[in-house]
Amino acid sequence: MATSKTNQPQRGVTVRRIAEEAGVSPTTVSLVLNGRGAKHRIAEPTIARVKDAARLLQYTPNDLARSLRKQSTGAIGVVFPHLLNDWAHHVMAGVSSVFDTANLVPLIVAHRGQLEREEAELNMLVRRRVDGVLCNPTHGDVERYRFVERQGVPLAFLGDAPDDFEPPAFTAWDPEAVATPVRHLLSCGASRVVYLGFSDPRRVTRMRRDVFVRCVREAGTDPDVSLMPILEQGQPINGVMSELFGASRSRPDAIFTLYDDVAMQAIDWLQDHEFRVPADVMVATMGNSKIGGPRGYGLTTMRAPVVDEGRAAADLLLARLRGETPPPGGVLVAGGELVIGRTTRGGPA
Amino acid sequence: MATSKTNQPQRGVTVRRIAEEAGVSPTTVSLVLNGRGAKHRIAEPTIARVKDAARLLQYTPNDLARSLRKQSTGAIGVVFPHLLNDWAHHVMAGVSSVFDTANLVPLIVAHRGQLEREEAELNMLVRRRVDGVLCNPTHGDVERYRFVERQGVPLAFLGDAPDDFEPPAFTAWDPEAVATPVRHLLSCGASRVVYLGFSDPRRVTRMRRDVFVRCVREAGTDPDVSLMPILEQGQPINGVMSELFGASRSRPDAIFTLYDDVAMQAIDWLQDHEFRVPADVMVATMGNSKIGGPRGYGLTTMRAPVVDEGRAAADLLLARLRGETPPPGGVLVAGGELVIGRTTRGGPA
DNA sequence: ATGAAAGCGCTAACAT
DNA sequence: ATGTTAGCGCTTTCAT
Repeated sequence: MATSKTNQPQRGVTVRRIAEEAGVSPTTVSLVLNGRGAKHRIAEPTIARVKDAARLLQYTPNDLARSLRKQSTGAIGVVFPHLLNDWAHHVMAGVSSVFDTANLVPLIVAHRGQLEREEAELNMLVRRRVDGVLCNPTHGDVERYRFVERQGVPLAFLGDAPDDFEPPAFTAWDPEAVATPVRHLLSCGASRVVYLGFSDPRRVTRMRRDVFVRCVREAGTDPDVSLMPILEQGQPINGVMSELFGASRSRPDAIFTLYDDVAMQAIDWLQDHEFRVPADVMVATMGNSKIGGPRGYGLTTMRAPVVDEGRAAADLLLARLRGETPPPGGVLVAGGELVIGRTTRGGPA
Repeated sequence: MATSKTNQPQRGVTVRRIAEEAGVSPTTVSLVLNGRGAKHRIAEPTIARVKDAARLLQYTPNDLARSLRKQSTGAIGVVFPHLLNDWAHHVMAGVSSVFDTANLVPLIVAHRGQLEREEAELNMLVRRRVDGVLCNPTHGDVERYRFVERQGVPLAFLGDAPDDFEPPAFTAWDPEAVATPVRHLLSCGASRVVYLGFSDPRRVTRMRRDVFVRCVREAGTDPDVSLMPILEQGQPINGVMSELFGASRSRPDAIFTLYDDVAMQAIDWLQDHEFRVPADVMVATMGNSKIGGPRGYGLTTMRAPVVDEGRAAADLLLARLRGETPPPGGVLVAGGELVIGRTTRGGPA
């Protein structure tokens, strides 16, 4: 066959093919199909011919070639640790609403808490030259995140941020939100409130703990470090619970947790060990999983503005793509509402 | 500056740059970095020099260029309607386990049930030249799916398949699974069982209904079409429930639903209307959301083998990529287990 | 108003 | 054992 020297597969319809069909040059085709025909004063009939040919041949542009040439893919990697509890779904609702207006497409990846996988996914996204990355950070060494930035791909964190990371591009639910459920517990008569947060050195995680401590102080109590045990993400909390509730004297009378799956674990443990919730121990938390809701555990919980968080994170990344410098303190999303469930009792008049 | 004619940005480190650094040609660099150095008998010291240079310059291959040249991206689009109820999470566990071994990476997209968005996402994936698409199909016109195949991108369906679609590449949980909960209801004494499935013409959806009908027949009852109302996905079921339970005579005594969110809606309605579950009406369903589980609604449910479904779907797509023809009847995944909850009573001795 | 040519970064065929 | 060259499909500059 009369074919080129190399034996490349020649699957698709290309601009060149359309150009031949319409009797014009590839340049013209490109111009027309990108809607810049009018601007370049391409004759109306030419435009029509090109468009017809494209339609006829079922032309589908090759975005690999396009991106390679334009040095931009219009894709944003969105990295989640998991797709559980509807969380990613609602985050993406916010994210997509922003990306839609900016003609960006999100490519979602989930690493299920495996560090090597997270690193591999980030790597993959960079190699595919996404224009940016949105990421809910896990803790541990930050080299994998630095790598992304070093390769010239803007990274914005969602939900928290590694400590000491430059640039400080992160959005998170305002840690002040912690105050509402904690104060609620105190106003319901709790005097020894356990704090079940995580103790890794992520920025917002730390700030939340600080807010908790402040609330306890405000109530006239000295914060008790034995009530703030060290919790590792993904670890069962049984050990910690035994220690807290094992001693017969000075037992806690309330638990505050940062995530409702932790609250549910705590409740399971308490009930297994004959503690009544909320009679003996009250529980309040942050989050809004269905299973935590009224038909499930009936948690008293601060419901997070998840969609807004997604939107804010996407906005922040967009700003970075425009070259703006992110605010040093991060972008804190206000909002959320306290939902009083069956795990706290009474309350102020 | 002494630069090329065009004013392209020249951000990254390229093979050429490494070639210069190591004093070899781009070919050699490519060979070495793709681990084919030994095979091509590149000298050890040369290999070392190239690798060192790559490391030194923090080289990150450009997969756009690579994919363009190789006419293959190693990426698979995975299309979900939503990321709710942990479903996508578990599906992806299965999918990833297969893709990992085949060096493919999944790019997840979610269209939240919006048809235009689904179409746009599929389009996007094709333009980015994914090597294949895995998709949980929604119903409606199938043109958007045909388009994918027509562009030469193999498509495999997960969970169900449009009717009359060629090729018949789909995997789904074996519809026979429907028999277990339905028979359970019947063996618990139900005689008028409502079927709340969907009535769109997807293949597995139809097959499930057939299994239901067969089970009812087996029990010696004639299937009653008034007990199989037409349900549209995403629509609230209040109207249907009113009709079913409004008439005072010959009320249903049990409900079988295909998805546990429908079961939960039904239960909510029943309780709002003073029907007791399971005393007046039993409910059984398929699915395994946390909120449907023992801590939530306590549904009697057939728990789906979701991870296996993901694995099977990925396997099927891989087979297609190898050029194999998918089995005409689809790939049916056996498994699942009946979990007896609080929404059915008694049961056989 | 349209076309020719270069080049994005990579790999493969074909030298040598 | 390594280099030269072409080309994947597109956009862009520059020329006409």
